[in-house]
Amino acid sequence: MKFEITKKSKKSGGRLGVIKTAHGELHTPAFFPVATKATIKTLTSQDIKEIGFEGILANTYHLHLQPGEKIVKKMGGLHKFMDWNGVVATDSGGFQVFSLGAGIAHKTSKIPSHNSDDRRNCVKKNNSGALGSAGFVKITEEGVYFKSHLDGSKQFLSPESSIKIQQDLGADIIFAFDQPASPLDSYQETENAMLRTHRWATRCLVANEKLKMKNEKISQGLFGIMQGGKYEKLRKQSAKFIGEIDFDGFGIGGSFGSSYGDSKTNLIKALSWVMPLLPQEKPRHLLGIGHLDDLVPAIKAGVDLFDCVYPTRMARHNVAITSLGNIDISKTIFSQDKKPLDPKCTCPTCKNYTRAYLCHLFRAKETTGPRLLTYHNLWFFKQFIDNIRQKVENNKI
RNA sequence: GCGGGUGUAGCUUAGCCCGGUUCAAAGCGCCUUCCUGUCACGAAGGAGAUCGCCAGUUCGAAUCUGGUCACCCGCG
Repeated sequence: MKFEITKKSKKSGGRLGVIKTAHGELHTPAFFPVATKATIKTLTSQDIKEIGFEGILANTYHLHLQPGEKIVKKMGGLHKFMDWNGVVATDSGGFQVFSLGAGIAHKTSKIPSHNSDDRRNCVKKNNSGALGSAGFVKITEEGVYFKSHLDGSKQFLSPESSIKIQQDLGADIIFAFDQPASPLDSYQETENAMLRTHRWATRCLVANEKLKMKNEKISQGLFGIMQGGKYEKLRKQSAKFIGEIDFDGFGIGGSFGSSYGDSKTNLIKALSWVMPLLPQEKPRHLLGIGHLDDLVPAIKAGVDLFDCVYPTRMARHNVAITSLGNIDISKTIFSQDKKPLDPKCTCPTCKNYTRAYLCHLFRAKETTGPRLLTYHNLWFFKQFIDNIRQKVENNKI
């Protein structure tokens, strides 16, 4: 994997670039649609190509549990497996171990706190201080023990195993195995998670080098991940530490979810602390972001890559992201609306179908509804990002 | 005409036999809000029924009794 910056904005920290991989080029800033289990839910790889995306992001955690990286490898790797000839990135599983392994059993998608009293969004701390009220997640220096959300079986992931799995999956861009902190965590807990993430980062790099030496064909890029939560000192410390390691790129981690009030300002502040400390010539990936209004400030701050379930998940939950704002297409007011979803959009969904039809599909729980809306939302995101890229090109941003 | 059954939120029903913290519950539908390194087809709230109608028994009835109306099933 190679990264080349082709343009720097004169007006901000925004830049254009191209990532070259064994599976084609990726023009940045770019947004990865999320293909957790080797599919963008409801769409085909051909759809994604048609929409124009050059890369997608799949997930180590999910694919390790099902079908298992051995099968994917046997089937020729993720690209061949899912008939996708563009770029594939895989998340390391660090985040999912915490958000799913521990959180899902408590009906929350948020990272549980280590100690908070907020029982709506977290799980209790057990005696050993690890996450999980029933031992769902146990962190050791070696790695993390957790229970599969599929069958409850005991699982283990470490920096080394995560890297190995990601190599077996055959992604072009892989991420270091990290320990995210919850926004509810104290300074001390956030620092501990960050320090462990740093130690694990080094191990990930070593593991990756070892595997590369065994197989020279491997050309994956490895991204290190920074943590530090909402604390300026920690964020800067993490950026400095991770930034000095010879990774191919960097991921900005943590949870900036909207459940925590001032997440927007937290996000922008965190970027302002971290960006100046990272090597300019390497790509930066803002993990798990974002909403449309997160993209512009992040790109101005110098972010090159994004991934987020937002457009695809919202589509499955009735919401179209349009030039008019978010539209819940299942609402009664659209049941006899002959207009297209978004009058300004040129996607097949908007060109061919009425709001009334889409409304009906959702009410009738027909799977074509989520499909048409997912297609539209991703199309909209693609246009949106292309537009920003154009503005950076013209020094307007 | 006779016998039997049913009638509770927009819909489908629970409760009725052993009347009073169920004068009201659930699912669906409806309305609102939410979803940011994904648990596909979700989460959280909310509105909505004087329990067919009338009368009685009782301190008290959706729950018991009588009448009445509507619908359903048998027999004529």
